[in-house]
Amino acid sequence: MKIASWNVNSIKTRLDHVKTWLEKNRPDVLMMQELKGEVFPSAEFEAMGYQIAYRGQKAYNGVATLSLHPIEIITDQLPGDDGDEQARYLETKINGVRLINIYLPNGNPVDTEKYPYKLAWMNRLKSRVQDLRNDLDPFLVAGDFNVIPRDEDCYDPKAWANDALFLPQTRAAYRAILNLGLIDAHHALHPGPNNYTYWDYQAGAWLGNKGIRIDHILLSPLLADRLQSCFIDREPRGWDKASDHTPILAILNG
DNA sequence: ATGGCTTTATGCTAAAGA
Repeated sequence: MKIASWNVNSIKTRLDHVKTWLEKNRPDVLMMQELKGEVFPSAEFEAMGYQIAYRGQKAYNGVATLSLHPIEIITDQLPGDDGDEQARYLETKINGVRLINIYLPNGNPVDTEKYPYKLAWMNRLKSRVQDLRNDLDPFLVAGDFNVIPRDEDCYDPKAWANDALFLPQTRAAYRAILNLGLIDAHHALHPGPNNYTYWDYQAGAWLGNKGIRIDHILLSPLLADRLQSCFIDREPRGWDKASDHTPILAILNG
């Protein structure tokens, strides 16, 4: 089972990129983030054999999960705050695997209400994972976490020291989720530096390889046992009018 | 870098992203 995640930064602008990439890679599942629209071009992907689940929102956020196999939608709302209307969460079940697609809040600037919202969101995610690990179902959490886990996951740790993606409280909240028993699929197989998934549009970040690793695939123990490979596909980041993120993929046995 | 791009919107400047 080939599973991918990609923050496309507007599905409307990136539609041709996504279609081209799907044709070349044909993943069983693609989880997308930052669709930036209320409507989703479902027919474009249905024509390619994909079934679609999505949660849209005008202008901001938005997540979608595409699958070659039947999709059961569990929920499009992260439990723990009924007043939260941001489209950042989509939980589905495909081929017996629960797939949690997330667009975790950025959190900047940290001296605004955005940062406590991020930390609260991470705590809600932790609670959800806590509930799920009692089930026997295998599950994974994938998407744009907006968390740089370690110094080695950014080109210049000092430049990120006070950023919401890298503050000690942010990394502690991320570790608290991992410590429930999840495995970072990419880190497990490729623990070295320079495994970036995002490069800023500004200041030649892509040409200078000044990136950060913030898109992750976290596996429950039963899925960690099935992990065959995990890699970041840098190719689409080099395309004309690219998203600032590039896809991450995991291949699971069975 | 109180932001050098990029995207969206009761749009032509402001807000958000990371």
